[in-house]
Amino acid sequence: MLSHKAKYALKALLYLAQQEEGFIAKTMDISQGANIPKKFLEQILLELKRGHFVSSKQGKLGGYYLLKSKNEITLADIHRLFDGAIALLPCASLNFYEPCSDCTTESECSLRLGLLTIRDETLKVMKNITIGSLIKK
Amino acid sequence: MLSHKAKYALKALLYLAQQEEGFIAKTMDISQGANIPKKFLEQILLELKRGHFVSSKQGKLGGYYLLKSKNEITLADIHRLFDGAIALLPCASLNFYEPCSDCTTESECSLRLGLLTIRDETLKVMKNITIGSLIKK
DNA sequence: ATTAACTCTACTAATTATATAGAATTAATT
DNA sequence: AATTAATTCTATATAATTAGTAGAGTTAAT
Repeated sequence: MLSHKAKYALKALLYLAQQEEGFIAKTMDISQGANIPKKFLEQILLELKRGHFVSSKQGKLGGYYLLKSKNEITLADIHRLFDGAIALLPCASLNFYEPCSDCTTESECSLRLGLLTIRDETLKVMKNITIGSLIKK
Repeated sequence: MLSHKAKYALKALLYLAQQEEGFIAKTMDISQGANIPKKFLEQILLELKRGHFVSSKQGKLGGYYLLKSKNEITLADIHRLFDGAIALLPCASLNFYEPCSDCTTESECSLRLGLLTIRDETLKVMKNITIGSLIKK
């Protein structure tokens, strides 16, 4: 499941992607437009900025805007930024790999092999869903 | 990601599925054989029993054994039993549906529509992975 | 009666999720 | 230069969940 943070991030990105080219949205606009608690949203936007998905302009008349194209921002990206690994166990993860503490023979672990399959399939689907593709639906 | 509970459940089922037909495994056997904390495993086996995946024999010489065929127990089943919804948000879930509190127009929610797609794809893959198929790998 | 297994309920400790608060910084405008 | 309105940063709070432990009770074979 997605955390609220990840869900709010997606909603905020969808909001930004639907503004006119060059428009700069205030946090308050996004908060009201997408129904996200403002102070929580502030943190989320900062994380999206550190992830280079959005950028911001400071001071009066400042705000946020998409840095990447809406078709380049995938569900996989946002999941990884806010909720971490896409794989079902860390031992099967590409970007968040960690060995299981209870596992003695990872290379022969049949559970892990199954989860590698799932990870590849899931990743394929999640990479294919972008902010742009969501708007079209 | 899977919880430890779900991972341990899968490992316990894999252990049981690899015993000889008719063999009854003590909790201690499974705990040692699959490297799972015994007291924690007790709870997990009870949940698996309530889910009708395993059954047990009480008293001395008692223990656990598979109730369903190893090819009928899917990853989707175990995920749902221990970790709940497979969908990325409750509003996109078949078995654990709940509306989003921050959503006003679910039927037009583009995020939800995208997540329905993912859910269907993920489910297809997860239903296809069974205890039996894992052993073969 | 004893032993050795499952069963059940409650509890605990650590972590994570979901925010909120408030001061600091930045930049446009008056 | 002062004011205003925005982002930025750090800290804190609180609630829920996770991961596991403890211990008493029940069952059935010997």
